[in-house]
Amino acid sequence: MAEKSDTKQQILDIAERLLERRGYNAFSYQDIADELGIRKASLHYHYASKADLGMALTSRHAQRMATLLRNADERNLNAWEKLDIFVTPFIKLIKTGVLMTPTASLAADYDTLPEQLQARTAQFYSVFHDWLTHVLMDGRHLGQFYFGAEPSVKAYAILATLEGSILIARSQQNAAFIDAVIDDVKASLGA
Amino acid sequence: MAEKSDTKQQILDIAERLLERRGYNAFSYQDIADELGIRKASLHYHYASKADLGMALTSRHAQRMATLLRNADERNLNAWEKLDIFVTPFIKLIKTGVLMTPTASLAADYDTLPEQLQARTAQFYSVFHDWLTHVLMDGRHLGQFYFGAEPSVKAYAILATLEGSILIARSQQNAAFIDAVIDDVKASLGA
DNA sequence: GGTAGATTATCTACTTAAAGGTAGATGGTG
DNA sequence: CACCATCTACCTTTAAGTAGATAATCTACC
Repeated sequence: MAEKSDTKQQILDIAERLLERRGYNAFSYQDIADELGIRKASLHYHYASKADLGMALTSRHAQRMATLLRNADERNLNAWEKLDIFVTPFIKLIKTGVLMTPTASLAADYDTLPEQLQARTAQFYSVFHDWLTHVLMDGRHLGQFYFGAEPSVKAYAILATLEGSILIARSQQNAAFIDAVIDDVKASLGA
Repeated sequence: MAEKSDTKQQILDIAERLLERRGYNAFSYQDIADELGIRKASLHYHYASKADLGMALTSRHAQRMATLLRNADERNLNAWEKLDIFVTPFIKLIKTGVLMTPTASLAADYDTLPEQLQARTAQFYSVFHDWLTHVLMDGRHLGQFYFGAEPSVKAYAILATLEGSILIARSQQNAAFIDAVIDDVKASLGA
């Protein structure tokens, strides 16, 4: 009762990977059913509609990200270390050369998303942008970062660079450029 | 014979806007037919398959972009002006708050695209990246740009920032951040 | 402790809608 | 009369989703 059933979790796992690989519109209950070795109809027992599944999926992702960011805040790391913690999951996905972040997937399909998921997408970007902005502000205040722009603007720039790199990496067979791009971002913060 | 029929062009126009708005998978022949006031089957007379339509669409876009970039090269502008010419179409789309570039749309749907269109997507990024790289190299050589990174890396970074801003802008109601982000990019080139 | 009833998770079988696509008839125009 | 562009009518596949049967398990109660 306290624990979600294993199946429920497995469905989320598979759905998340499909979302990252193909986007929201391009994966189906059938895809999940095939992979799980279960009938499509059975999925509806766990998640009544695709929108429900999408919400459950993004709720879990939001929680994981929130935990990641909260931990970074609480372990009083310096600004560079916090930045690394944020950036690392992006780099990992990009290096697969095929996966997007859930947030990028949702943003790309934004127009055709159920309303709840549109709101959630906006929320992801707000949360990430706010957190990054604060890291940048604090880092500059403590003399760890040196940069000219507004922290809010710099936060948008960094987020955009990460999300954009995801798109680029999908069609290039070599995703190695991302490391150099991250170095350039860091250089712009005074590294 | 020399001119494509008006209908053929109109179909491309509508398809291009639908691609920019919804992505490749999320627009249909029916959508185009409705908007054009024609029957779905009639579209197949002009473009036998959706892949054909996609190729025609991206061919036209490729030609337009090639013309834009060639003109920029031939009018011997300085590097800043060339950069502006490249960046302006992105900014315009981003400010609509809803449209992506064809390239970003295709990249997001990459995994489910017909092979020809996958190749074309990769080609778009290569062409843009090459052109940007040369502008950056020349600009630095002529003392118009000042930056530390490899031109190729900087080119990826700029392209990623633009593409990523597109994703972010879709879910935020305010796309004004893009101007400040572009200023930050320019600052990183010594503006 | 064994049986009855409820609950959980799955199944088969179906519906409706939309997608891409095809065949072949029709009408207007050079 | 031919050919260009469109039409009606259809096909197949896949999508999300529903209804109702069925098996297994867990929960009470005598």
